[in-house]
Amino acid sequence: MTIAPADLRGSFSLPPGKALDICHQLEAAILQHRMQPGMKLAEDEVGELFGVSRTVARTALQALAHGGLVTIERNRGAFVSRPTIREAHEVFEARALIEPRIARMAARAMTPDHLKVLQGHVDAEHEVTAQGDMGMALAHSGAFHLSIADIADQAILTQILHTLVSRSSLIIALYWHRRDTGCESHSHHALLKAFSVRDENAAEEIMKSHMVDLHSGLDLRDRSESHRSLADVFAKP
Amino acid sequence: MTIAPADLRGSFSLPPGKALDICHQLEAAILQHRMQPGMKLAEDEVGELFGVSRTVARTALQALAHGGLVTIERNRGAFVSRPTIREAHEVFEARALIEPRIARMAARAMTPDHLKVLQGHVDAEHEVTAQGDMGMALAHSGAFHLSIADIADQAILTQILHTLVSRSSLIIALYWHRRDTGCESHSHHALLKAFSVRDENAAEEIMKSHMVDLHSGLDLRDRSESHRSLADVFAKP
DNA sequence: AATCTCCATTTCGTATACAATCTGTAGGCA
DNA sequence: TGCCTACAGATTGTATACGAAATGGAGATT
Repeated sequence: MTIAPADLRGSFSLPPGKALDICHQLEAAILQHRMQPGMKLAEDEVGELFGVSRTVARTALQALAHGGLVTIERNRGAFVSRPTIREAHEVFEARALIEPRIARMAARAMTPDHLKVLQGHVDAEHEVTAQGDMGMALAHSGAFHLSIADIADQAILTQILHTLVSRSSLIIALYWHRRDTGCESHSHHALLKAFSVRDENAAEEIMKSHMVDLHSGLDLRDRSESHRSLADVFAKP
Repeated sequence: MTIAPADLRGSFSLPPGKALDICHQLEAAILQHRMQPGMKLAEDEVGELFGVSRTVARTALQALAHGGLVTIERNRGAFVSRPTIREAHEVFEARALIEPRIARMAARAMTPDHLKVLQGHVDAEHEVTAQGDMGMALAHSGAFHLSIADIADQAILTQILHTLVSRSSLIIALYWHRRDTGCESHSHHALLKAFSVRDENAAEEIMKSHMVDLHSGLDLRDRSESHRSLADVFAKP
């Protein structure tokens, strides 16, 4: 494996260049859970790490902020986002709305070559899971979902889904609770099967229930330890 | 009327500051069709216009680029986006997927105060339409749709819809063909009526057909005059 | 000992300077 | 005349410098 396994390019509205590269590298690191939500991303640090000035680092961080992966606070800097429980629900509700439709369109457009790509993601996910690298497994799982959108050939929905999948990774880092292994692979296999016979209805239905599964695999109870903002804490009910 | 009628804030992931203000002003100008798709937005010009340096202007333009309103080409600069026919279809297909759901959720959450806000947008749209200011009318129409998302109280879908509505404005500038006035107001009134009795099913259905109407009001035939990229023109079939 | 104030440090916000790239035009050459 | 080349202008890409804001700690005060 050479570069990024979660090869999720195409969703940053930046012209090609150093800033875009940094975006991709930071995104991969976040998606693979090599950076925790809440972690500080100082401009100087990022710039030095990638051998560019603060100007370029800043551009990259702002681009990531637009995707929701990073949060920028004025005069305080950039941090890996910490999605709230509320956001977590909304992200998976949005995915539950969008992805079944995407699955249907992908099933319609599916070719043997497309199937091979999807199979590759599932295999890779299995492999790294066997090695215990859950971060990488999650990245491959995300790539699987995004490849489906690619196949559906709807650029705008793909771009939207890209941000949702990225955020999902943060949400899982914070709230994933189900400990049973192979959490998703069954659904992914079932999807592959539906795709292989181009069964649009099955693909849509399987994706829909897959989304419900994912959502219910989170522990989104309102543990008071979660750092709500001061304004939230003192908001009148 | 004081500031922006299309008061569509909240969708730029920038900390408050000058750059964000510039974003809002440029967005309003584009949404009201005071700037045509394809128009150049030079950094110097924008900076001078708003009394800031290129740095800040650049930040604003990049933020707009992430929303799809502006396209940045490396070493060439920023331009008001010119959505392709393909993108136009995709935008309205995405809206057709998302907005009926939003309408349903909004109907569930509707209160008398919310209704007043929506009624205000419709009234404002009528007023400026009567004055012949179609750009402003379009901006109010967009604000109506976004207010519905606000009422549905789904921040993520609202943000997604914001970008879609903005792009719709560009698409309409390029491709709107139906000349009959009152193009949308009937649908908007029907929606208001459904909302006023909190009829979720009706709201969803009306919104769905409203989306079909909008989509079909565009002339998306492949007129060869449209400036396709050279690569597209000479792509082998 | 606890608290307040002030200052030093760090980090970001903004402006400016210089380098790189592209575009258009004028001049030279076949 | 037609075409290629080279230069000049304009615009963006990147780096750096300086100012502003927030943080953290040392010292003074009660």
